[in-house]
Formats: sequence, structure tokens, C-alpha cells
Amino acid sequence: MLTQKAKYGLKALAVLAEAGAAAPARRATLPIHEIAERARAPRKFLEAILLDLRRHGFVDSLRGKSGGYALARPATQIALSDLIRAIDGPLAPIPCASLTAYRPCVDCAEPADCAIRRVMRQVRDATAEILDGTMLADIATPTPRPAVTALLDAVTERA
Amino acid sequence: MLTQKAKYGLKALAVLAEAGAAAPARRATLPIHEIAERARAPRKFLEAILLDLRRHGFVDSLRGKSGGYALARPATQIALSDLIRAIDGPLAPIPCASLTAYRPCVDCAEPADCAIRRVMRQVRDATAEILDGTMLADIATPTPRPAVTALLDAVTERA
DNA sequence: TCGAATCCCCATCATCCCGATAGGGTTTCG
DNA sequence: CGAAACCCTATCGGGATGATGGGGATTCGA
Repeated sequence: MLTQKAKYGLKALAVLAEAGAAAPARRATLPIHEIAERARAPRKFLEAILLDLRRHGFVDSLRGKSGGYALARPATQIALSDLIRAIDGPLAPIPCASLTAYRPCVDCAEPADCAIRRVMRQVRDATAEILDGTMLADIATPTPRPAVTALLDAVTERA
Repeated sequence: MLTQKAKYGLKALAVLAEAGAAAPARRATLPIHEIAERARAPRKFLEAILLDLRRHGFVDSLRGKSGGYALARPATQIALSDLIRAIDGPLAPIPCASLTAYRPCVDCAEPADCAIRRVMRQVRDATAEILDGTMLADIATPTPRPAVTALLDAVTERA
């Protein structure tokens, strides 16, 4: 399960990406109350999340009046997988199926023989492939055009 | 995350499937202490899980002396996806991306426009495809043959 | 220089889930 | 009858989750 925290984090950074796309000249810096409003996230809670994302190097912060948060890198270079890992931890359904944070199971005799691990590794790989390939820029909607998004949705709906 | 509960459940049913494969004549019925031992699961905890799986129709139980649990259907007809859904709930990372248990997000304006939902739907679909296609029989090891499993593992390892 | 806006940090909180155990009731076989 | 098994309910500690509050530090702009 994606936690609410990670979801707010994604939405917040998407907001930043959108603001950046609107004014490509310099990096958009938004104060937290504005991010919170646009992302529909509780202000105080979001604050903790953004602090965390700053420590992880996803955003830069500017203190003092007219301060705020900005993306540390271009939105085309921030993969959702990294973001989610930073907030929620490994993508794999179980630790023994993780590549980035492998930990053996206590209740399994031979990890190499474990069929469950093998299946969960497949799930992890499939998930990682999607999330590695989806950048922040891909989920930031420059300006929502109803006709296009409805069409796109119909396609994904069918899958 | 796959809960420990679901993992024990999978392992327990795999044990049942293995016992059934060893003696294909009639369905194997094993007492819980034996299942617990082979699956390396705490006996009492497993009891609650198997009770639950019975209510969901995955296993039949026999009461009284020389009783036990048996698969309600052939192991080739029980998909991991159904098992996991029964114990852990929806496969989708977020409720609004679930097919079998859709619930709209409170913090999203237009579900149809939500890019996060779209990505998570992809993840869900990929996960479901793997788990729908993997049957209990696929994770039950009839008799472990080290050479073969090592080879298989090398393949999945590379992925 | 002052003050307001902002980020920064810590502590706390209620609630729920997770993993597990205890104890006793009911059924059935031998 | 009695032993072995399933069945059910209650409980419990610990940790994660989703927040909120208060107050300190920093900086811009008037």
C-alpha cells in the first residue's frame, strides 16, 4: 500500500513541477501553504513530508520571507520509484524480494528455493519497471485538457 | 506489503498442495500441527488463518480425531491473486486504482484526471497479471531438485 | 530596524493494524 | 469414555500511520 504520506509527497512535487512548466525560465519556488492548497494536503503534515524530501535531496528550500520549496532537479529526472522508496521504503512486497533493500526471511529454509520469493520478485520487477520509467514530469498536468485526458483514461481503463 | 499472515497462508496451502501431489489418489488432509511444522508457521496463528481461508472457501476442514485441512479445489485452480486478496485485501497500491474494490479518493478532485491513479492502475494491472497467472500448483515444490531450482533461480536473478 | 512571513524541529496524540497467544468449547474417531 | 482435532472469542504489546501544536531560527521588504 502506498501511504497517504507518499501520495501527498507525489502530489506536492507534481505541483512544483507544474509551476515550473508554466514558467520555464527559472525554477518555481512556492511557499508551503500554496503547495498544500493546490495538492489538497494538510499544511502541517505536508511540512514534515517536504522536510523529509529535502533531506533526501529531492527539493531545495529557501528560508525567510518569500521563501518556499523548489525541485532540486528537473521534473524529467525524478523517477516516481525513487520518491516512493524514499518515503515508503522498498517496492517489493516482501523484504527477501527486494533488490535495493534485501533482507532474508526468518521463516524460510533456503531463500534460493523459495517459490514465494520468486513470484514476489516478479511483482517487484514489474512494479519497478513502471515506476522507474515514470517521471515526475509525466504525472504533472501542464494544463488539464478534458478531452485528451478522457481519451487517455479510456485507454488505461481498458487494460 | 504482503503481511506475514498472507505469507503463512500461502505457505500452508502450498504444503497442502505438495501433500496432494505426492498422493494424487485422494485429497490430502493434514492436521494443523503438521502444516504448521512444514510451513514453519506458529501453530496458533496459523489456526486463525486457516479458519479464515475455510470461510473464504479455499480449504475444507474435517473435525474430530484424525481431522485436518484439505484444499477445497485442485491446486491448479487456485490463483495466488485470489488468496492474497482474501487475506490482505486489494492488490492495488491505492483504493482508487483497484478494480475489485474501487473506492474514490477524498483528496482528489477528478478521479478521471488523476495521474497518480493512472500510474497506480498500471502497477495494479501488472501485479494482477502475474498473480492471476500463478497458481498454487506453481509454487508447490513436488520434490526439490537442487540442480533445477538453482538454474531457475539464476534466470530470475538476472531479471 | 522592525515585523511579518517563512522554513525548521520536536513533542505529542489517537487510532488502527499486525503478529501472536490463551483458554475453553465442540465434534469425532477408536 | 477420552484423546485428538477443529472452532471461536478475547486479549495484548508494539509499532506504524496520519496528523497537530508550539516555538525557534532565518530572511525579505518596508
